[in-house]
Amino acid sequence: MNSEFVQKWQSQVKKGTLAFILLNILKDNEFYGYELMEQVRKFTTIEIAEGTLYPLMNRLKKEGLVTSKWVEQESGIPRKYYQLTETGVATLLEMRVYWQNLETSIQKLLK
Amino acid sequence: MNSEFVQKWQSQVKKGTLAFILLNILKDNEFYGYELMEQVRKFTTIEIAEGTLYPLMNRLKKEGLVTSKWVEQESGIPRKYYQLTETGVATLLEMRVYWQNLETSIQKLLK
DNA sequence: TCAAAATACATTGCATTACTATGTATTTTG
DNA sequence: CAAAATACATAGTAATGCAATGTATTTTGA
Repeated sequence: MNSEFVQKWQSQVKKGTLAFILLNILKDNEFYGYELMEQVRKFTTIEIAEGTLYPLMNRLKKEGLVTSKWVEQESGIPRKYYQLTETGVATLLEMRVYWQNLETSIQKLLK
Repeated sequence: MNSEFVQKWQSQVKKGTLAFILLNILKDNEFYGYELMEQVRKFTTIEIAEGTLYPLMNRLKKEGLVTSKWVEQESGIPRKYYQLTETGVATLLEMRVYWQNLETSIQKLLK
């Protein structure tokens, strides 16, 4: 079970999927990085590494899909909160259409 | 519509997804390369390039998920037919489980 | 008490894979 | 008879997940 091929495949499936999942998570709430990893683990079967999340969030920021702000804590390390921009919301909607079309196709193939 | 970000994202989504789709297509029938591209275009919204398909099929073959055989034509260029191996079938079943779990998670996020 | 685990951020370099461009050759179509 | 379609293939580039590594603070459990 879970042969090397399947493991590598799962890693490839994450390319693209992770960005889509994160934008969906950020649609209704803002979250900080560590919290985003928890959300992904809570809502999906996906394992997300720190070395994946932080560069990804920086890309999304650079692309103008999210913004971020530092929030000081009364104790502990400051947190960087991310939120969707208007562009991010519009982009997410386009992505959803593509995803749903793809998914419909795949479900047909699974029968 | 279809901004540069979305286009690049769609390309990333294909990583992994394409292998999954092709294995599913080959589950019940054998097909040759060009025919596989037609099947993908017919059943999905995905555009697949020749430079994507042939290296991908070679990988799947190298991994032992498919075998291939040349079939001479009465006229025209010989065709290379691909079929799933037992390993390929077993691997596909593992992939389906992963995909369905992922998809269930994503559908929850879409609400 | 104090070491380990958890929280919280981040970067570097490697491995993998889709895609463009390019190449060869045959057959069909307008 | 030229263009498009059919049919295979490869080299090089771009993009991204991930392990490894680093810093720093707080909580937990033995």
